[in-house]
Amino acid sequence: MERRLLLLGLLSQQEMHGYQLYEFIERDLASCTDLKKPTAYYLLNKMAQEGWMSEEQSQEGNRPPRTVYRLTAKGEEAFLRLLKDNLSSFIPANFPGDAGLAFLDALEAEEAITLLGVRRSALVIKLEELRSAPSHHGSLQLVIRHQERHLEAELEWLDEVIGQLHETHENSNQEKDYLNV
Amino acid sequence: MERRLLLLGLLSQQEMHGYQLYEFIERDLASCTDLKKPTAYYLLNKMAQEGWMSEEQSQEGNRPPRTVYRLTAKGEEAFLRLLKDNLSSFIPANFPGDAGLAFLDALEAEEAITLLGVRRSALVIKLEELRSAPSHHGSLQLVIRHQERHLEAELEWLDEVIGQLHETHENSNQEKDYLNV
DNA sequence: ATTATAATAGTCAATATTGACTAATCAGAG
DNA sequence: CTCTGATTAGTCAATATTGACTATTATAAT
Repeated sequence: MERRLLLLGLLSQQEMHGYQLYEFIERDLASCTDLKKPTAYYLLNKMAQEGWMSEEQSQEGNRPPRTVYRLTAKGEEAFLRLLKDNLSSFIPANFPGDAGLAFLDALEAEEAITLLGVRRSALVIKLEELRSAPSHHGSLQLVIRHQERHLEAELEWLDEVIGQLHETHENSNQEKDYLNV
Repeated sequence: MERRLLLLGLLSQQEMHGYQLYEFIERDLASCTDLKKPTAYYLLNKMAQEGWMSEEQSQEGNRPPRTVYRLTAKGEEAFLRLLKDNLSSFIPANFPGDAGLAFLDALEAEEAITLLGVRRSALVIKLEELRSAPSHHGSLQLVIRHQERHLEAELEWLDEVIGQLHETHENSNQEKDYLNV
């Protein structure tokens, strides 16, 4: 439902056309959901059919024609309902990166350390990007800050995991040394 | 890809039938992904067609017949490839709960506080469940600990947001008092 | 012994999502 | 002025996901 909520929320502030909605969500609300273009159009179409918003063709200058969406009263209601639902429930996030961690012992500690090092670099870059990004206003700033918090927690945790791997790796080295003597 | 990785990873440890795989992921790996039963069967079928695993019918006692999956050499390869891919990349989590936060100002502070209070309770319950859950072994424990870390960060952040809302609410009360005098 | 409820093991039609495309316009380099 | 690559605005067929169902077996309660 959060994809619908995002579209409704943006439209509750001002009418917009499809591409504009999609771009804004991809750029500024990527931490909420991963919304692809065809999905955005699909949902807009669907919600228009459900009477939540009206579609209107518009042509500005020589630009290609655009479909502009505007919330109806029914859509405004739906928005508030979805908003309250969302705020009052806790939907735990999924961490796709955990799938790999769950099978970490299928690899040797040394390789795991290397791979997680690469992951760490990517994470650090994301964090820096976020911190140096132009600050948004109001509630959007809230969302950015939330993302930042979780990235920080992620980095701390990842360093712990890598640290533990180093320990086990050294132990196995000691074992090998022992066996070789 | 993380759904495939989870199925492959479990099968790399021991052969299993579809329902068993689905159950295990739902129970113990819910923090990685939200895998529904039909999706599990779909993916197993698909990966079998791709030659990553073999399907074998088996009947134990009077139990309904089950399809048991076993990794092939090709599947083992695919598993290691997906595993390395996963470990070496950072895929940021999506927080569907942020969709509501992004439009928090559409509601009055008082109502927002109430709704987020409900969310907070749900979060606290999840945290307690997690902490009192039987501890897993090895890498699974790693995943649990990761989830715990993020829930803790979430609670801290949520309390900050609620705190800020209280401030703005009191300010608006003061304003009202001032206007009423 | 019988009924109700939960658990097991799936399937299927409907819905949602996406990669890869089209087609027009604009901005800058030469 | 014209070619190239980026941006805008969207579509479509293929793929992935899911709610709601079936059918059997175990388990507990009366």
